[in-house]
Amino acid sequence: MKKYISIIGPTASGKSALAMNLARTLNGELINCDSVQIYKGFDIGAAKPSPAEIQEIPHHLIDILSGHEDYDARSFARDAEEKIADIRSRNKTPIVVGGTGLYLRALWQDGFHDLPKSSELRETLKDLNTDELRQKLDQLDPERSKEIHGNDRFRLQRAVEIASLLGHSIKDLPPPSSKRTESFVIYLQIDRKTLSARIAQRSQIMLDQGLIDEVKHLLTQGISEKAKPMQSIGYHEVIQYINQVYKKEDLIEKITIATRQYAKRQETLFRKIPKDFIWNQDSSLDDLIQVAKDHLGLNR
RNA sequence: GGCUUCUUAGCUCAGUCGGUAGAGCAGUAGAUUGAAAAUCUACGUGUCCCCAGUUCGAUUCUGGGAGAAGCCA
Repeated sequence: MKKYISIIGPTASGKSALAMNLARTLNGELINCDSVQIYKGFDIGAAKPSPAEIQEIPHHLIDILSGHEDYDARSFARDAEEKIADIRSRNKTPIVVGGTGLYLRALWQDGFHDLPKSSELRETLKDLNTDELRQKLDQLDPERSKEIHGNDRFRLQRAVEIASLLGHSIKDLPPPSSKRTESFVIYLQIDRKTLSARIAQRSQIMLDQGLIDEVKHLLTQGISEKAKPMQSIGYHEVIQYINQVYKKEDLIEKITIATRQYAKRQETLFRKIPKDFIWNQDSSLDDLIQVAKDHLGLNR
């Protein structure tokens, strides 16, 4: 018997709308699994649900952090598990919605490690070039080092950080096991062309709704350009525009392209995840609800 | 109307002292020990604007044509 529903799919595929429909009929509550919607004030660019939607159906793990705070997959898994248990205890249906694959993996695995981190160490590692990082990692965790490409300084740096703090190879930790089977997984499938058009349209809407002002407001509030959510799609491009890296008329194109590329990466990641229900244009909501009820044991 | 410059991959352009061509971006596929809306990897045949001439051979040289931009009228 499944404990909760997960709705996954590329960005702009319509996850939120489907989630709302399911929540209405299944007495559900939504748990956000999107690494940007977690943040307060990042509304337009993160395509957050509207206040009306949030009022109608409870949404969890939205607006729980301010822009300069750190979050990670392990924290998400812990928070989401707590919410799932809480929602179930009230005899409602938890529905996890979002496109952040790493967070989903964390939630779906038992023994997903709470790896150490240190912002101080991170600062010092930032000054090293990739060769120096590689040398360090070869010393600290040669096995892990083999897995990371020389140009992937993001992973090299984090791997050095982990190995240093851990004091041993990350490979010595017990491997996590899957508990994905606890979730009824719905995948939103949408053809590339349609998605591409939707993304372009949504980018325009974001700008029309005042994405630039939202970014300026966040900056005024003291959120750094370098803050994590400011690196995300839409925000990063607006910052570039503000810094005159490119022109206003190019902004829509930049955001659209970055979003499409992200959607493509999501599809690659989700391709290998087993799904319980593929939702596409021909799907019927009644069918989905029936299948979901069966899996969740909601028929009586 | 005259002069000048340009016309090469979906886009912006490089290049070939004559032997049919390559970068960036876009696109496609992939990775993901977890900072992930991040980060990284692989993949490059296209009437080299058209027609004719010279040549063993022209995208490259010559002539003509078409289109674009700038300057002068």
